[in-house]
Formats: sequence, structure tokens, C-alpha cells
Amino acid sequence: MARTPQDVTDAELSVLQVLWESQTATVRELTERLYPEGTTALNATVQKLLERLEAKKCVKRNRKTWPHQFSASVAREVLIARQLQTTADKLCQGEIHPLLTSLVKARGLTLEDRKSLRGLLDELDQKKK
Amino acid sequence: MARTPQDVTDAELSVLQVLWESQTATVRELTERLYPEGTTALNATVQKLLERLEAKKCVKRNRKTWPHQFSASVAREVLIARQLQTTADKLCQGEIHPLLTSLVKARGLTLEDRKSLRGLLDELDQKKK
DNA sequence: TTGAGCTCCAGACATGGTGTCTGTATCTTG
DNA sequence: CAAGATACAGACACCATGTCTGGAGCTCAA
Repeated sequence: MARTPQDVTDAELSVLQVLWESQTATVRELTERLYPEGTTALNATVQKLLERLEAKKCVKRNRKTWPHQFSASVAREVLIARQLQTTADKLCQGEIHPLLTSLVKARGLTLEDRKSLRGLLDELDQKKK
Repeated sequence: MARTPQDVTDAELSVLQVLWESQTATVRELTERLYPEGTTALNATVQKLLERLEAKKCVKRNRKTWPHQFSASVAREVLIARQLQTTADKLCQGEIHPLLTSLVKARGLTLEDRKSLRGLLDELDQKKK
């Protein structure tokens, strides 16, 4: 049986991380950032990763400039949401409530966090009345 | 570069799902449940999956019985928590707050859900005063 | 006790995802 | 136009993952 390919791969993600910071960058810039010690062969590697990210609609490429300028076309938040949904599908038949419970129970939730969370809940109550 | 192996694989997870329902089961029972139409060769497949799950401390095996009895040794909740942490590490430098925000904002949160969530938060406030 | 029919187990294998690299075409600029 | 950089297509190596084969070990009825 075929393994299920990942949404965004580890190496691909590292490229996205840089793009989220930089707004826009060229292949060369990305390569230097990701592999400061690397050879120029890595340029092709990054190129390929960008190519795949483009196919996955995660990156936009401006072909009018030279060299091409790349920028992220999905927000980090979208990937987070997607990943959470995947987890819910695999482990809770799509239910998200168990995920919430798990997160809230996890240590590391400060008073601030709890406050802002309540704020969000209040907003929802408002909207849906 | 080596891909990072998964915590629990898809096929492995399907075995765990059955064990979570059944408490305990033999290889044969699991195979019949997972591949109702399959050949007996699948027994070895399930056996191998169990072997790997055992190595990952996700399954316990009782060797005193014949045939061996298998049972899950990790709760679904643990895997959920682990998976959430992985997501946080990859996408939010370990922060879990962004995950919470994403889940709360996602559609599909009923009034009930919100209520029980507030309950959980209240408990936390109590404990930490 | 022995044979039949399970079960267990070690190891091999095929497939395909993922990261990397090579070689060549294409473009820009002095 | 020449030189240097960039883009692109294709190939490759590695390994995680699911599957299968063959033989050893166990149980039990005759």
C-alpha cells in the first residue's frame, strides 16, 4: 500500500519558514540562508523544493523579474489548520474537540493564554448568538 | 538527508484503532478485522506491524497465552498529545497557543463545546489560583 | 508419541517519497 | 557577442513502509 505523501515536507517547510520571514526572496538568497556552508549544487535543490511547493500552491513565483522572486502563498496559520485537521481525521474521526481538550490540559498554558482564549470564545458566542 | 520516520505509521495506526476497541486480540483476529477479504499472508503483515508497535512501546504482548494476546499500551489521548506537540514544534517553535487559536476559530465548535471548554479553563484557574 | 495445523519469527523484497545532484538550455549585462 | 548567472529537466541514492516467504516452534487429537 502506498504511503500517504506529506502535505508539506520537512525540507519544503524550512524553505517556507524563510519566506514567511522575508516576504520575498530569490533561489540564491534562500540557499545561502538555509545552507550557509553549502556548495552551489544546493541551489538546484532549493530550486526543486520551490518547484514542488509551487505545484502545491504554497509558493508564488514572479517570472517577470530576473532572477525570479519567490514568496509564500499560504500563511503559516493555514498549514497549522490543515495539519490539525489531518490529526483529527486520523485520530478522532474528524472531531476537533479531543484536540482542544488535549491542548488545554497540557501544561504550558499561562493565565494570559487562558484569558485570550476566553476572549475568543466570547466572540464566538456573540456571532452565533 | 534522512526523512524523519513517523511516530506511528498509517498501517500501524489502523491496528491500534482495533485494539483500542477490543481491549485485547490475537493476530488472527486483527487480520480478519482489518482485511476481511485478505489472504493468510496478511497475518505476517499484521504480525510485523505489531512487532514494530511493540518496539515503539505502543502495544503489549502476552506471551503466556497461545496464541499471544495483544493489547494497546498507549491511549489514543497520548498519541493525540504527541502529534499536537510535533505540529507545534514544526510550525510554531513549540508554542501551543497558535494551535488553540486555530482550533477555536475553526467552524464546527458547538455551544456545548464552548461550554465544556470554559469548564476546563475554570478548573485550571482553580488549580493554579 | 507423532502428525497435522496452527502460530511465531527472521529476513527479504518492492514501491515510492524525499532530498540531492548533473547537465544543459536560457537569460542578462558588459 | 562573450561570460556569468539562473532556470529547468531528468536522474539518482537512500530509506521508511507495507508486504510476503520459508522455516522453526507450539498445541492437541488420534
